[in-house]
Amino acid sequence: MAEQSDVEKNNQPQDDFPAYDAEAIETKWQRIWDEEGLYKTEEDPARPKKYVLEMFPYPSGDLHMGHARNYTIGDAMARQARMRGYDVLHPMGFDAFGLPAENAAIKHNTQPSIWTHKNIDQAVKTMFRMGFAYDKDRMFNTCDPEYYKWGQWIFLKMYEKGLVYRATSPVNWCPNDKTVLANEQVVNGRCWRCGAVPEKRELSQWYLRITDYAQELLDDLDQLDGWPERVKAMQANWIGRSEGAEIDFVLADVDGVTPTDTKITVFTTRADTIYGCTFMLLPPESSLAAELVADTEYEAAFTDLKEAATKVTSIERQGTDREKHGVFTGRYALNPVTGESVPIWVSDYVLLDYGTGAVMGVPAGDKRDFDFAKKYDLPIVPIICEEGTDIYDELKGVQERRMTSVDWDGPMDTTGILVQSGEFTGLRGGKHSEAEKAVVAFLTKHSVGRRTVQFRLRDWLISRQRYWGNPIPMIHCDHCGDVPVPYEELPVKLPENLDLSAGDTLAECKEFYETTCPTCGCPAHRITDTMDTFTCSSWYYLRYCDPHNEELPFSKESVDRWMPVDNYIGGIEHAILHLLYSRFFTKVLRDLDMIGIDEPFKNLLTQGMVKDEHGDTMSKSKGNVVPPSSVIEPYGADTMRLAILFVAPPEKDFDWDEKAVAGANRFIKRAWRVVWELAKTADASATLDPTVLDAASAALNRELHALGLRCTHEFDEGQFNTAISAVMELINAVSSYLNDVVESERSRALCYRVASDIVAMLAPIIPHWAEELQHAALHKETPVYHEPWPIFDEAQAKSNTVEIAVQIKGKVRARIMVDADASEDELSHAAQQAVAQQLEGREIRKVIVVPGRLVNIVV
RNA sequence: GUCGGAGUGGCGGAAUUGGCAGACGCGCUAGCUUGAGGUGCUAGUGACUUACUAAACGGUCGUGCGGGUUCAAGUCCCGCCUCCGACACCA
Repeated sequence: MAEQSDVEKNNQPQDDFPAYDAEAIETKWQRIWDEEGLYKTEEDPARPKKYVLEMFPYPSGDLHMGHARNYTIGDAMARQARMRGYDVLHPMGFDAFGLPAENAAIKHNTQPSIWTHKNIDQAVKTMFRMGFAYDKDRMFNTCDPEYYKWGQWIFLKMYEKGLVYRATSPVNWCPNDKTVLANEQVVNGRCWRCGAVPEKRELSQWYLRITDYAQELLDDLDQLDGWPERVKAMQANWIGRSEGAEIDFVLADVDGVTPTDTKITVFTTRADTIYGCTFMLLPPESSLAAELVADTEYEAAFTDLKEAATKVTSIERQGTDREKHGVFTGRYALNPVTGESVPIWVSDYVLLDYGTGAVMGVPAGDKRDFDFAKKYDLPIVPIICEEGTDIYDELKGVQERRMTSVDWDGPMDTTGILVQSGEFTGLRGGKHSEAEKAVVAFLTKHSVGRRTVQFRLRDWLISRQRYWGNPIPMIHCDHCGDVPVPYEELPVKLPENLDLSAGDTLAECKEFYETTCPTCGCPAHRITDTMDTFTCSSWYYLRYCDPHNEELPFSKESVDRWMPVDNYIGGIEHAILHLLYSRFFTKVLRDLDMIGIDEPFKNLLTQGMVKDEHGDTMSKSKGNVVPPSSVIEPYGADTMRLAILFVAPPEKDFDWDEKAVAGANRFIKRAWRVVWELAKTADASATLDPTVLDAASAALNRELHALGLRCTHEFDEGQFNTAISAVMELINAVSSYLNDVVESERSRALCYRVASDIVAMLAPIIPHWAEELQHAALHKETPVYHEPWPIFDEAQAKSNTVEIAVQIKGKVRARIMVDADASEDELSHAAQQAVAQQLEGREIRKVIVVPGRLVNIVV
């Protein structure tokens, strides 16, 4: 006898319906959907819009599990939205510029475009095989000149607005990737891409003025109710708003007493502690510090410190309590409030590019200053302490300020009541305290300081010294300086014939950089830097609204229709980089009157990571990658989709588990049989009257509505795991019904309704399975994508009897069945009867009745 | 250090927002189906305790720890602990 396949054996003669053959079903429907253009955006203005978007991938190879999870979540959302009656935009594309393509091209002696397109083709195939409902007419790659042309166009608009500038300053240079990095791209002191430790280099670079929008980027986080707290907190941290004051100290002459004309302004959030200032600090990179020590006995020590500081890498700066180093400059500054003269020191814990680049040292109010004062034997003046402490009692009446020195070892409070602080003594100090406000008022009145706000956010460095990116559309002319490329000459196209393996760069490519000045006509050269790839991904979601526009990046009409993105789904790794940059671009384009919204992404879902079975991240180097094909081939795309959505809530990490996949496949097969079984007795033409159903059918009808409501609600919340579990419960209920009720006694109308609703509820999750049953078992004509989401009825979900718990002092003692609409008195009475024995001899003090849930008797 | 998130069975995770903790699934146990394995189907599955063995009924405990509010707490309040993540000498 010939070997039987599993499929044949599992469906012994008793089954009179086809076996579930995932591969056959899936490839069939994928072909039909594609031929019919089923997922083309409908653009039906009569229906409300929904824009569902998954962060587009960088095509560095085939898709991995993280992508599969990301896109499955988005696909389920988009499909359900369509069934709920929305006009849905659900596009996909590729973030195609970037260094990996360039590195691969060098290694394999090819062109980045060839490598990139090969990967894109593979990724598109996998997406197709997963059954994602993308509008393929809107698909684009950012390396296509038709796209990057508009990136250049936006750059020029920003330039006109004064949001683009070139500056020479110390920047992060990645020695491995041979290009500069933006601040946001130095993650944990390392290059975000390759992990190398960046060097500081003094270079002339192009910047976007994101800091102009710092306050708005911070304020508008409050509008983003649909974003995770975590992401908003990270952005707020990154923007780093700090309210404080600038205080002008005056440089003293070499005698240390006589004021000069030079002002040194410090920034502090703790102006209230000014009476405790016993020194001033400048960073090693400070040019003023260099001037002060020039040709003095202090110069040598200063130079040593400066050199040591430049050698410290960003990674070494991470240490929590790194040793502080300092040198005295030999000069003094005058405290504008006390009139005292304090020594000016240089130390490596002061940052040149934060605040004013100068700090007042208050060892009694700041841990770092305290450590520094102890190390270099500088005076410490207690100026703030908590009431009730010994030091407070000792100092509260002191008039003459008491300078203590290294032996001062008492408690260092950073909040409390001011002491030894002149007219401010006795006020409560701290950040935003009354004392701080009083001191700032004093400074303002005497014009020696002012209220100010500092941000940690720096301007966005966008120039990259690499080939495979969007060229910066600027020309440098020796006579006219930097001149924008005229709009009609866009795009500035990347040349495609560089021999990267031989070390060719744009900076050496004459045919690219040789040009003439658009202003004076003289020979000039193009800027050979390309833009950070994050500029490409900062507006792609707008281009999807109008992807074929040849006049503009997008029409206002189209973005007004579709924006903002209603559901944006992607990894947490973009919490700062991509999401902050995109918010910035949106605000700029709004100010250019190109869009009418302040924020691009209404709801953000940061999906969790897929890790291996031990909880380790999957990576090629660890050899623990589970490719999507390893699930699709044996089980099919639907099993893959269901497993991904069921195993954990979308935002949580999960560990890959082969068992869970097998379980998902088992459920699909079980649901398949159940629907076919129902279909046998189903009658589409019979009307379903819930009031005439027999007990078993009525119970099933109730379950259908109760679970259907729950499933719908969970879909709305994006909680697919619980949405699926509701359908699983329904399948269980149907199984019981099929077991308990013989075929001739089943309600034919109900069987049809239940089968139809199960197919509809699972359609967003396992669309091929649903499509096959929709046609083959239910004999419907319309694609399941166009099937209206079923309507469930609260009234029909209610039972006329309910089980309620009877508690005595909060502990469950009995359960009773009662009429659903029983009055509180009836419930109370029934409950007391049910536990009469246990109540014997006890006095009932109170009875709490929660209708439909429980009765609690207090004795 | 600052900010954010989270701690629930053997495991992944539920719990309509103060109302029966552990839905659903995985795993496991037993039985049926099968020549056998798998699949499928049925039942059981938080811990402890309980009659002479065994079990049922019952009882007690149980959502990181310690207090509190309440008729009632996984959920609210106060104080801790642990883990994860982001930023980090930001004045």
